[in-house]
Amino acid sequence: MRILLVEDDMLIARDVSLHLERAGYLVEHARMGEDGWFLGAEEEFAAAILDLGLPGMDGLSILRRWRGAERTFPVLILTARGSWQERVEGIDAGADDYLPKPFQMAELLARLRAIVRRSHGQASAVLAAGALLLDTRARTVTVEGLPIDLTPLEYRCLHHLMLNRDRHVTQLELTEQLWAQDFERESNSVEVLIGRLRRKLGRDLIATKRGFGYRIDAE
Amino acid sequence: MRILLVEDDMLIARDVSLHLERAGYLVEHARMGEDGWFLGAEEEFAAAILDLGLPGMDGLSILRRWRGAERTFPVLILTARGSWQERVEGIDAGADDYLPKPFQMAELLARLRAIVRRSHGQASAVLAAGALLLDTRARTVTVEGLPIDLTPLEYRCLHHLMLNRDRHVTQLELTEQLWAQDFERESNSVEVLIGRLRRKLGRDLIATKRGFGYRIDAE
DNA sequence: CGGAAGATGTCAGCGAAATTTCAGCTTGGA
DNA sequence: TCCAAGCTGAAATTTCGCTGACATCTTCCG
Repeated sequence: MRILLVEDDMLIARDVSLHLERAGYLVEHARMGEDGWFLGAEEEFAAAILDLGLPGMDGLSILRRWRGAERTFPVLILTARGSWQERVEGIDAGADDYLPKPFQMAELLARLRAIVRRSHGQASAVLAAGALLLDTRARTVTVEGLPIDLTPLEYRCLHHLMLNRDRHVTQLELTEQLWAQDFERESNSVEVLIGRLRRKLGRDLIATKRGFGYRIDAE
Repeated sequence: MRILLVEDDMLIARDVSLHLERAGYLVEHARMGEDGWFLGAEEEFAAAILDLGLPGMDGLSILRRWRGAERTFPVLILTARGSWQERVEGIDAGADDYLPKPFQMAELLARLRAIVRRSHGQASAVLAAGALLLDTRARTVTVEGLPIDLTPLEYRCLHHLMLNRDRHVTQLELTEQLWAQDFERESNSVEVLIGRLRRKLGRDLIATKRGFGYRIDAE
């Protein structure tokens, strides 16, 4: 399986390449943004791993151009820890998942497998849970085929819940994901946000487990 | 969850310990570099918090020695603000994350959680005892495949018992583990808690040995 | 610019779930 | 047998999450 790795830090790139190859992937490595963009635009890959802090053309521009040119392979972005703007913009630009640096190789591999699996068989990466569909490319959400109009914050929240459908997501974790700029937050914005999502999506799609967090309830 | 704190400043150490314990961690504190190194080399921890500006053996040496000796628990280093070289050296020496001083306690907790989570990769660590399974990532419990609905306190209690399946756990130890602060042992909350767990899990899964405490009975 | 519409944040009160307390009961072991 | 350790159901208390109403912040367009 062919993977495109766009990363300027040679240490990280070598480390990642090594592990990916050991796991049976074929890795093409581009060091500069332009090279990465070109490769992704011209050739076929099962997935791309894209560092956002690149010299030359930056990662977000690359991603937007790929998506603009109908390149639909799944993209995993690497962001600096705490760089929440990047993460947000990345998701908006059509990334399928993100991983903050520094990361554990096992986690990179797991997430890569996940996005590849998701993209397999379907042209676009659509996260599904019962009647709920979230299309990460088109950035649209439907319930039983009806389009649902979500605000950016609501969309990111739902996206994170869908990415972690198999477990409960705590309020604290959601806070970190959605408002990473300040860790201290004594308000009930998460609860309000969940409430608004429920009103739009249907009362039962998001289940609460007191003390453990929220979880998409896929029936 | 057991955390090793290596920090010479008693004020910071006490503050950090307090907050960690309140958050449910069990903290071992070493004041001098040598002690910290020894503890980390000999015992098991879920993570370590390491101050780089230590008297005696300095933090980086400790970290390098641990890593040289295959000690793989995640390490969060505390550095003086702006000490750029230290950070780079720390990461090179095998640290998982760094936090510049002074820091907000909430951020320390968040980063600690993050490195512990990462160190487990995405893989779920499942504790098993006979027909009882406890998934630490999803925070779910099943008996003979049937999901069991536990409250946060019940879950933490069971988790601790499962982690110490090979011995009896006294009421006092459970009290310290679950309520951290010195808690007046005038109430029977532990007994009530065990009672509720038994009702949910099955009468025989938790055995009592009078005067010695409780223990998971894995048949 | 000014104002409207949309998005997000804050607050207070409520209800339900989780936890603690209590009183009386059971049981293991000297 | 006796008694303290442990058990249990129910009541009391505390905490957590939900909600509607409103405040504030953004964006966009005439």
